[in-house]
Amino acid sequence: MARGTSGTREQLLDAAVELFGERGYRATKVGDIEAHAGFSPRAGAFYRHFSSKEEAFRAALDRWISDVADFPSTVGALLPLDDRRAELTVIARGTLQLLVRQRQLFRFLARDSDEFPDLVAQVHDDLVGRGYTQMMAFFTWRLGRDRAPDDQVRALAAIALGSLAHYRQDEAIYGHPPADANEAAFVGAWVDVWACWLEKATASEAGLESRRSTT
Amino acid sequence: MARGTSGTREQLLDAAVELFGERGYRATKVGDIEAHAGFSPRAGAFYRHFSSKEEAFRAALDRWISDVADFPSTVGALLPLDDRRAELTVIARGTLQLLVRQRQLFRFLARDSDEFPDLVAQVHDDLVGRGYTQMMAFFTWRLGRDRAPDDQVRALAAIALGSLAHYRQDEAIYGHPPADANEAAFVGAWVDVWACWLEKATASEAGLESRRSTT
DNA sequence: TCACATGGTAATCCACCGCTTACTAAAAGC
DNA sequence: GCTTTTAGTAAGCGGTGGATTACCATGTGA
Repeated sequence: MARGTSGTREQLLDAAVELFGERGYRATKVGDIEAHAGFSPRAGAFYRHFSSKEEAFRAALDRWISDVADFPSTVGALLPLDDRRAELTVIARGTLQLLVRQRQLFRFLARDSDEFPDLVAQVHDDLVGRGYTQMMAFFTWRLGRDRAPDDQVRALAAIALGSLAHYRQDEAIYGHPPADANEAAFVGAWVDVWACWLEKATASEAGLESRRSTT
Repeated sequence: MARGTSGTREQLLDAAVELFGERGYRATKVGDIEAHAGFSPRAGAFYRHFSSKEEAFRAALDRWISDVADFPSTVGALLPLDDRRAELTVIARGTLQLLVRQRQLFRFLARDSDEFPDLVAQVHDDLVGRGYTQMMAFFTWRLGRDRAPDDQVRALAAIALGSLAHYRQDEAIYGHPPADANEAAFVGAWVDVWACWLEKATASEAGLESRRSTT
């Protein structure tokens, strides 16, 4: 048996990842992890491979993050499309798909946030912030670099990505999506709204630079 | 001293509401509540007035809900305005303002949700669902009852209200808003987007009923 | 003044759970 | 075949925290 990668450690970590994701940090007992990995609960097998519950949790979090971190390349690589609505549809579906895999992370953030403030900051920097940056890049790209003040692009990204994220969050918390909107219709409306907005924003191509608070 | 409304019960409940809102159910100890209300911690004063920690929590939740439940009359009453952008601005600002007061409720929902599934359902029915209904009413009203299929209206409400809710949620979780968008710019962009959408949707007034998935 | 209800306190009970220690069986090294 | 390391188990320690019990101080009515 190889040193360090003792096999059972992975077994325990698998169980830990699953249970932490389902129940959160607090509600997952060390004995549960042992039992779920096939060992006798509260017997100490866990502590042969992890020095503390927290260490296992940080390992679980690392796995979640690396599971999800390849998002930009996955969806972003598909992006330059001719049809604007198709492009938006890819973004919406891709993001919603990603957010399914991120659900465990969200549960952690919402529940155990103030137990590990450093981890929250890490997740934000590694994933959330990156998502918004991606969405901002899309808007500046599509609007044209000149006609897009930073404030507005940030706000647009917050609305666009925020509404998608919120869809999955409501699902996670209440068991059904916001306004009980079915996913296909939700994506359709999202695409409609942004297609409409981009069309109008890029229509004033020739001039009208500061035409942003019309009556 | 009056029977039943023993004064100290209110005192304890005040403390409980505050601490539950800040720290959540689990992290708030009975002794903390007693201490925060001016009694000696872990001494039993709490149990003179509440039969259990859970009972106090349910009382705290009732207070939060009734604190926030008058929202529809507050913002909805201001609503029929001539200027469409002004109308949207009132909705956005009013909702964001409401969501500040709802922050404690959100913290509870995110953290202690699966400890009290019945309470989550209650909150959803009494508050969240009502909010979406309100937003849906706005869209059906503005779009015209005939040209607004239910699916689409639900999706629009989910996007519009969801993006606002998400703004406050990110603030609560990470300490700063999505994409670091400042609130004024966020409201401005939100109003822009929906004004644009409503304009286009109501422009095809005379005909073009099923013009909803154009290339 | 005495009986008694009210309301706060101290001390304690008990269940839970993270973590440790002592032990045992089996695999690895010589 | 002997020792040494590795890996799992049983038992238990120690701290936490919800809840209970016994107690006492005060205010009220007969």
